[in-house]
Amino acid sequence: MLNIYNTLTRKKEIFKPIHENKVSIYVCGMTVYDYCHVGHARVMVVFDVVVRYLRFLGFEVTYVRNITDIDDKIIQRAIENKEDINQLTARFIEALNEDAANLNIIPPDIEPRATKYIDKIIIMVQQLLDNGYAYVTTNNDVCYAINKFADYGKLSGKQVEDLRAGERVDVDKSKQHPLDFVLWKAAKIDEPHWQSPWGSGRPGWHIECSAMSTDCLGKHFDIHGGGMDLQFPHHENEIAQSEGATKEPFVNVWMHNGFVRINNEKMSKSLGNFFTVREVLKQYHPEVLRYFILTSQYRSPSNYSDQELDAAKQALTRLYTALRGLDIENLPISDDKTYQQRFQAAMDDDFNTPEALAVLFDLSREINKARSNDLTKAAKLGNQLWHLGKILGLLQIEAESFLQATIIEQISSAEIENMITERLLARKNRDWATADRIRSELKEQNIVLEDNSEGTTWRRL
RNA sequence: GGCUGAAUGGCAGAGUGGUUAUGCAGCGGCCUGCAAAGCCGUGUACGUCGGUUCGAUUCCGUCUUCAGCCUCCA
Repeated sequence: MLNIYNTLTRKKEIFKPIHENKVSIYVCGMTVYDYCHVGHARVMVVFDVVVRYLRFLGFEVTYVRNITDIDDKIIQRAIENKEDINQLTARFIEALNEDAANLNIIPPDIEPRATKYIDKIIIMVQQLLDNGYAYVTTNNDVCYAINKFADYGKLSGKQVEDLRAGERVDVDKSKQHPLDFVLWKAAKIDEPHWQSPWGSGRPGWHIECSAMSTDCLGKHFDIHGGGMDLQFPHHENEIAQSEGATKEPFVNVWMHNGFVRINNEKMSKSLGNFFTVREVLKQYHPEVLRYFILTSQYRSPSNYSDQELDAAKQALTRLYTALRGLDIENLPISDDKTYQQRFQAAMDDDFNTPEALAVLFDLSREINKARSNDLTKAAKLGNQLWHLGKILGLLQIEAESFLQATIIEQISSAEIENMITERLLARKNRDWATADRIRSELKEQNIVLEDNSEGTTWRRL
């Protein structure tokens, strides 16, 4: 029985979809004006695992992850770069897809873009005006009147009167309440704009998610996810917009993932303390980054550092080493269901990936024990490890190809093989001095040799 | 100021009202020509002060510290 922590109720609840066997899920994706950093990677990986697990459980999942391709930051960046705005967003959407593919993220079923939804956004703004939740300001902006929405604050647990509006940013005088937010923004001359009943303009930040999610998944759907920082105001505002416009409940379960931190501080663009995914992948295999993300439960903060990534690499090496050389494709999965049951119990508990990973390590130990005397058993267990790994999006490549992967330019595989052949000859002649010399030469190049009864295997450190 | 959440062994990170998380690192052993990998064994960890309890790291309260939201941010 799957339990999910729901931000709305602040507790774990047994998950029950609106329509039996079907799950509709919407996740706030990226605003495309820069490369993805590790924090974005976390959102993608976390919800990728959520969707993989839901599918594993047999649900028919419709997964929507949006792209916000019009907003203040994008406009500003285009001006800075002297770049056409569409060219800018196209460039970063392509980069986003590349990063996602590297991280073995299954593409969402629908990836709607804000600029393709202007008509539907305008309709929703009009509905909000008609329903009395919005007003046109003296600047010709359309604003949402939060005081009209009785439940405002229900997601983030905030009391409107307790908030320090204007503490850090000047309040726009044209607003009726300092926390009212823009639905439709009147355009300046040189900005991208679309025609609307309120003059030419563009959507405010929150409305596009309400319009896209409702259109793709219906007025009322199962799960809505995103980073912690979107809880307020973004998701709070989405609720106000969608429920104000449709007069129906919006979302059943709200899921929010924790931040990636650096030196105990949130990784963010504004602090400038971020690493982009592509930077990290210059140093580490993408699966190492994915594994690192899954070593923390998704709601907990996660601390990013080279040491952590090194540790992740070591751990993943252990799992792949267990899989190495096993003929898993040609043997059935093990009959022993205890590992799968433990794995599932962990995942059923609000996607507890660290505990699920612990099961994979126990399974690996079992494989390593079996491989010396019962290769068939080892391979069957290996098959199981591979299948469970798949739910986490891990362990799907050939073990050799992970263990021997070149990230930074190093000695070639052919050269290594040659030296190993040379060393095997020396060993045959019991010329240990030569054998050891070759081994330590390779060690200096970060190549580790492992002798066994069949010959010598190697891997890169 | 309001609201969230967190404090676990050398590091990372789960979990539990009484019994082994897991990974890395360390130590001892087996294996090995020697290694590496693997296997076996090995650590009086649960921020503070109180309370509840036969018993609390686990429940309740106090305090301390840290992080996040209340501007844009995943």
